[in-house]
Amino acid sequence: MPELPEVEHAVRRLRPHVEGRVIVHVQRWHAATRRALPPAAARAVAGRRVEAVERRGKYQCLRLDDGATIVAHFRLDGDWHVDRDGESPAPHARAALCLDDGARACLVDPRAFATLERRPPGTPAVRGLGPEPWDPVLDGGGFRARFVRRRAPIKAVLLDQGVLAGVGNIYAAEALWRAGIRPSTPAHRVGEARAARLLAAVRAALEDGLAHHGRVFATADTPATEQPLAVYGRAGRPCERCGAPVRRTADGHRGTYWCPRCQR
DNA sequence: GGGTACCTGCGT
DNA sequence: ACGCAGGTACCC
Repeated sequence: MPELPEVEHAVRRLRPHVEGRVIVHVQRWHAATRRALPPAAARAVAGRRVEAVERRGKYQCLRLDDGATIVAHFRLDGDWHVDRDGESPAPHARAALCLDDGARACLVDPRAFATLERRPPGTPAVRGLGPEPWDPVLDGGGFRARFVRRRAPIKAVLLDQGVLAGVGNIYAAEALWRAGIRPSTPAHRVGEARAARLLAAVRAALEDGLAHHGRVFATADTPATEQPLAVYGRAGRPCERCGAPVRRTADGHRGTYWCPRCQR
């Protein structure tokens, strides 16, 4: 589920349950979460108050009152599910923060890829991330400067969290479609004007996602409540702008969706 | 950079 | 049975 819009929505839902609360203890139900949050880290987190919950890219940072941070990342499937301590955990619940009011924030994650880690006080919670897409000082020129020397396809550059934080496979495809840029275009050949258009397109695509809480559908029949996507997951169906069939190509194992007629 | 691994479930 | 899945970190 998680690209930036869904992570942002998850943070907004989680925040009222945990901000100001004390973590009584941590549950770890799966080997992957026990690895990411070993016993000493789980112990260190117990008894700490959560002062704030913040999103950075696709990471969620829970700032604790001792200066440590719990960093959560949903990877492909994660989500929060809040219930009550002592209930039988939801299917695929991998870990939980048990709070002093009896609530329990469960990390639910069928594929067990999601991570929950503790960063000790004084260490950066998240490293190597580029600017947030809405960073007010970021403009087309500044954006382009971050990839102007790179020969990789522009789509790979958009997925690079060090260039810009928070764009994943769906919104990379949608933004490139909105900007009319072919995903395979070498990044260094995206000039000033197209870079500016692309940044605006990324912002617009993500804003559209936020408006729909990151909930996305990619198949034929369209519940009006979910976000319509122009190209992602629509291989073979007509491009909304020009009617040409949307193509799916595979770089590596990951699908890339684009319109061969209006993305040049 | 590109390949692979980490996991599990789902649709075909 | 097989291919696919919205991410990231690791290896050359």
